[in-house]
Amino acid sequence: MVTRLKIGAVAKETGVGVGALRYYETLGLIHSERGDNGYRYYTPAMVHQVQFIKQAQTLGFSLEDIGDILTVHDRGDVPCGVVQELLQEKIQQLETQIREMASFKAKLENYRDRWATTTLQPKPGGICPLIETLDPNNR
Amino acid sequence: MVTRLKIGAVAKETGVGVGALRYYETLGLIHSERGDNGYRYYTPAMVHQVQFIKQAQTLGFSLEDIGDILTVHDRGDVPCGVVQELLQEKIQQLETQIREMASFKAKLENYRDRWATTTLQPKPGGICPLIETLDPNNR
DNA sequence: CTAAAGCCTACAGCTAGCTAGAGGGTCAAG
DNA sequence: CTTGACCCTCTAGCTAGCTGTAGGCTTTAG
Repeated sequence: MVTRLKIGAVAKETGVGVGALRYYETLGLIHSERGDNGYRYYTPAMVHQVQFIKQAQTLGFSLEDIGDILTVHDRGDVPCGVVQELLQEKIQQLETQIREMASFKAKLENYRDRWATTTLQPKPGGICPLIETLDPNNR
Repeated sequence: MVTRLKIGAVAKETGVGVGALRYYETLGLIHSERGDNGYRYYTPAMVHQVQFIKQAQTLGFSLEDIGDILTVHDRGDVPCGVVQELLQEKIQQLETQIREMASFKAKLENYRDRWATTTLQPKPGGICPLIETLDPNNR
């Protein structure tokens, strides 16, 4: 006799909403058996899998990433290698983003400091000379 | 005789798509007069205003921010003060985001390095021990 | 005069990960 | 037996800034 949980019980145990669980199913991240009443029934292993999904999300993995991991698992393989690759990818993406944001921030600070000593009266037909005197090709 | 431009001419002069111009109008960022044929007609000042919008976007301003700036301008005031405040806000938001991303990255690197020396075999019923041994309260 | 290009409105779609609601069937406790 | 909690599907909505499409006028070049 196997324990069978209805979706609300899974939601309560995992803290993931009922709607989110159904959404995960449309993405193929979790599976359920249907009763004659149309209800979804879950095994304890699926509860664990939902907890796994939650944990993986705290690492910044997208549901698509997590789907890839679970696909490997469903094939019967150990997905730790994939996890490590994805993690390294995330780290590099973060590094790139941080670098880009820092240089963008430096640009804005540059403007801010330059503008601290600038005329604030618009030319005729102008709106704000600060923005209007930007280099048109800085993009 | 005032120059009146049709939307396609404005698009060509500014590099902003026709659809985007119509969208800006729904947001109240630009204005046009309608001819008897229903066409939008623009003044050269509006062309300048679209260029202003583009420039402001390169500073990371949202269309909503830009709307606030233009509202001040439309009132007849000089919006440079608002621009400077918004810029300072963006800089601070960037700083916060960069700090958060850097600490998140450090966390991921921490995991990566710890995992380099960890067993990669799942427990019975497990998926990947790397993720499963995360602190459940680290969020 | 005709055909192509341009203009109009209105709506759908894109990203990501859901949440909320309508409308209706099922189940469990008292 | 009733009532309330739970389950189902399907659809829309959220953020932001657009792009693309359908269906239908208007203008312009040849």
